[in-house]
Amino acid sequence: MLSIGELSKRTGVKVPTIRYYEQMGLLAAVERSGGNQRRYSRTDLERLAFIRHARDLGFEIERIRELIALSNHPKDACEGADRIALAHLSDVRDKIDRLKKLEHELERIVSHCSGHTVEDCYVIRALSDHGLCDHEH
Amino acid sequence: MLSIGELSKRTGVKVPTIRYYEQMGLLAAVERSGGNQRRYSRTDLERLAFIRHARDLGFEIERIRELIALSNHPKDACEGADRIALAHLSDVRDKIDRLKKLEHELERIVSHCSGHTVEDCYVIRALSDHGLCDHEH
DNA sequence: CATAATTGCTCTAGCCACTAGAGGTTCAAG
DNA sequence: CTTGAACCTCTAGTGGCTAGAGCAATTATG
Repeated sequence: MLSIGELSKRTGVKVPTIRYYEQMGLLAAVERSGGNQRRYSRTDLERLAFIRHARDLGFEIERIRELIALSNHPKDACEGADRIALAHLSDVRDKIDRLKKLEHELERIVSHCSGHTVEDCYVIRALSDHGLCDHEH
Repeated sequence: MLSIGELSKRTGVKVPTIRYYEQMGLLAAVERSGGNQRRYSRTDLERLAFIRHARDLGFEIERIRELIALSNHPKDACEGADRIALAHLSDVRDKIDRLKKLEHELERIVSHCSGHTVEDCYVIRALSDHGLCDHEH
């Protein structure tokens, strides 16, 4: 049985975050010591590692809740898990696309800035005047 | 003079967001009608367009505050504005890099999923077992 | 075994950039 | 003059934590 601090060290999830996940219902309320301190089993550690891994991959708490529910019904098709992962992948790709457009616009703006005073500064001017932009955003 | 609703239509910034920007000090507190309703001038509209444009490019409120301060001192060097824009560009690039790693990891996970039940599902297994991953994250 | 340091507990509030809603007032059209 | 849309302020909620107060339990040291 691990204390919350030991669990934290082993998973890399901070102590308040572990308590937060419990509050959010991702981790079940766990056994307590005589003095009301949480005691975690190996199973709890594995579930937390699962959560952490999913968070690292950018899944939302709500999606993780769904993934846990699916993993608890091993006879169900894994269609659900696939769908969640593919939807997330699509979100990630959308974000990348949007950020790349920003990147190019910002590159263009800073590369044009050759003035030494704000009057000439392309950064400020570009922000003031949308007409100086290449595309919509 | 424009009402807040007209200003909203012309800039594409929602009414509560305009009030929020005023509260945050990006827009100065503005003239009011007899009945305490906000009335905006062309100058106010231009400033709001500036703010909107900067937000669209992903600048934080605090950075926009700084950019406005710089644009109000046209004799100062535009070094500051350049620095803010370059720092933001660097943030955007970092985000893109991180998202691309996620993208590849997710692609790998979903492409390996050929099982029909959760027991075989690579999505669930990959999340349970970090050892199945290619690199650190 | 006493004490001190560390770790744990709960509860509340803060972060960012809005968004939603309640409950009331003002304005413009007909 | 009435109706209905738009406006006002204020509070609370979003997501995923993080920080801090004020206290209790556990562990390490003398």
